[in-house]
Amino acid sequence: MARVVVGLSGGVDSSLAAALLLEQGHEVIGLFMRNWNDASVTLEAECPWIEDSNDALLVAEHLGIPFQVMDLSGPYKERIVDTMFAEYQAGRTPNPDVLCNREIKFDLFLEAALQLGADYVATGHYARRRDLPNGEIALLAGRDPNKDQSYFLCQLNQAQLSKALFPIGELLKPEVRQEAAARGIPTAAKKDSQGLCFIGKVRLPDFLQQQLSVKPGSIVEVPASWEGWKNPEFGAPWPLHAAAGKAVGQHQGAHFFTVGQRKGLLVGGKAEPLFVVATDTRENIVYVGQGEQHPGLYRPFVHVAAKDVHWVVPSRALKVGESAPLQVRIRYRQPLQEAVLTALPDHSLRIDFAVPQKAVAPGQFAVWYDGEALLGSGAMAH
RNA sequence: UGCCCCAUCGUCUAAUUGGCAGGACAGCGGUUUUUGGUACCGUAUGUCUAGGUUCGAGUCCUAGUGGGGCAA
Repeated sequence: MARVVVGLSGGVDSSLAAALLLEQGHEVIGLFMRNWNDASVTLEAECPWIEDSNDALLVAEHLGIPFQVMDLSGPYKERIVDTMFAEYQAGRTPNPDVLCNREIKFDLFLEAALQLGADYVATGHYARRRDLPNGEIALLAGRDPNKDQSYFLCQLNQAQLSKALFPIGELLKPEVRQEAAARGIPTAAKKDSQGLCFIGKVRLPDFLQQQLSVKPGSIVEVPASWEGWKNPEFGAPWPLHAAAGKAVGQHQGAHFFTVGQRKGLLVGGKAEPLFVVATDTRENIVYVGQGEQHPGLYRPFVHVAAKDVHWVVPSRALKVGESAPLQVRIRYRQPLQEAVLTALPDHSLRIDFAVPQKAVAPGQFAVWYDGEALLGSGAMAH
């Protein structure tokens, strides 16, 4: 019996999470986080958060638990949205949802819950936590391999995990819907949410153009035969320069593009599609390669700078000079990839993949696992 | 300002002896996905202009226009 604050998002997952906690005998409080209030950038005609907030309220009423709406849109803008702009500006591809969990849900929101006298904060994430014999807490993948959301929790630390509960982590998505329906929960059949957490689906290019300036530059296609692809240098971007290929079009700013991107280049007439292979925000050049087998699209290793290396389970941290065979994913829902991690002398991390990885976008998180246990993560340099 | 080639969706191209103008890429729409991106499905759009021959012209003929080449 504990006091638990549940982050009700207005979706099925958090709804059932609240119901389950209640059934387990806990005192449950529903809290809806409002993280965005600018409807001008979302796709839906009407304000999506109002509908979600109403659904959360309905669920709370159905369960008979106290309910509150908490406005975190100010901090969300400062900590997530502004960071996003800064990252894109610098030519990297951020992951706002990972930051949202680290900075908002399991920081400010958690703090607010503790203020309410809560012992724990619960969310509808498909993930599990397990207490280890040494007192540490392990973060495990959700039981449903199709919905596992541990990736988005990869930046949490032990303090945060110690206050976190994931009541639906043992369930499969269909079971969640079934259980929700069995309990008459109003959101049982509600469509899964997509896009930025709590903002909804946005047109990212439009969103970015609110802040980032338009700056025309050239799109340079570099052939697969270019010598530079042959021996990638660890920790460094491809040694590209404009003369390595030929200009095939114009873009409106290299910072709007991300590695691996196909759409939006507006260059046609090719036998195979063009993919972004690299961006150079200094020279304002977008480099592209033709076909999904293009050598520039694959990297055998990635580098995580010392300041970006984060171990969720500190006792598993590699010491300088140590190596370990683990499994890594570099994007949500990617099947785990075999890789060897090595802690370098400067405390940065080297990840060597068994199979070269496609479309490694600097700024995205590499997340390493030992089986179902998420051990750590870090934003990739190159 | 003589001669010879070429001209098809936005782009690159295909179309037997004259017989429903097709594809790829780009675009647009949708599906999948709590990041970016990817993937998948579905779609609109074209025969340079003006005449002529023919039942029928992208295809043959004439002229024009535009681009390329030879000739200086």
